[in-house]
Amino acid sequence: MTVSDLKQIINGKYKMTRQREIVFNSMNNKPHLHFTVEDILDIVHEAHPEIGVATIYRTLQIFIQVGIVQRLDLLNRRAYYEISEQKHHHMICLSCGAIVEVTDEATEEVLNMVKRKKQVLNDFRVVDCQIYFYGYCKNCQAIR
Amino acid sequence: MTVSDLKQIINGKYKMTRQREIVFNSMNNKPHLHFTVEDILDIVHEAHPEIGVATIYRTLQIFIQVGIVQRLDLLNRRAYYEISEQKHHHMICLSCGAIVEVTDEATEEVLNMVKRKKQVLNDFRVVDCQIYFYGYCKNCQAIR
DNA sequence: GTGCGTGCAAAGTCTTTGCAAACCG
DNA sequence: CGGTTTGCAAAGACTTTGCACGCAC
Repeated sequence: MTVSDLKQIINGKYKMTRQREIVFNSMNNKPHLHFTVEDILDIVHEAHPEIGVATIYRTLQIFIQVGIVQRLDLLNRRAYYEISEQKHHHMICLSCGAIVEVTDEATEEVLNMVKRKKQVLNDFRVVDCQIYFYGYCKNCQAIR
Repeated sequence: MTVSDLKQIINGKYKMTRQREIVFNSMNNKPHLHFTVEDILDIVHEAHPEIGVATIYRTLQIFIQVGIVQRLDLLNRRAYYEISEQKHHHMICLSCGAIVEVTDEATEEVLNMVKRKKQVLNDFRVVDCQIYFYGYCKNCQAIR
């Protein structure tokens, strides 16, 4: 996703500001995919120390609202944010907390499985599905 | 699950106290299955107003550690707790926040699906899987 | 120019911690 | 009786909010 994609998505609803572009780039340019607010702040502050936390939070809310960012709530009090390009799920290491992405191939099948349970479908209209896998990453397996 | 089950599970590792039994009962006796700490405190305070929040938090941590309670982190800053009798997943209403249980019939299949992806398995040893469905409950569908 | 967006600091919400007293085994 | 556990209040971590100023459109 590029900055001009961002502008297109945001505009109309919100103004495109310097800060929003900076936050977007901080998340978009890094291979490290899941960011806490602190992570983002650190990256942003390297070049732009004047930007405040509140701006990060407010920007993330907007990005979530327009659908370019997804928020993860893991077994942890702090939220993680990621740019949501394509559907995927997450594996969380119970030992070190590492988060690994799993590309989506399960959702469709799971959703169908749920739909087969007629009464669930009648009561609840499902629009999305998130799967979290818990286990141990390669590194932590080696240590044990 | 009964109080004597609880005693068996807890003893050895921890003492069985009046407060722990009260917290357990508050969660076990109610049809309302997902509790915030505030929910639990309200129920507990009906008969035992002297019990403090810290006790609830510490008790829940122990219950989680021994495996009788599961913590849910939803799209929301506050944690939910539930007595985990049998494996199940959750549907969350994006409109009103209602949480509905979905009995498990998906996990096995999902885990197998993941295991088929050899490289994932090699890197990560999966021990559990939680599925969250997001959508709209019957009530909120009607309102719209 | 107007109103949305920002930075700062203060306030808010949920959770954890320190400590003396109380309690379980 | 000795080490856990509790209740209280204070501290901590993360997030939100109020307000005056600044900037995008």
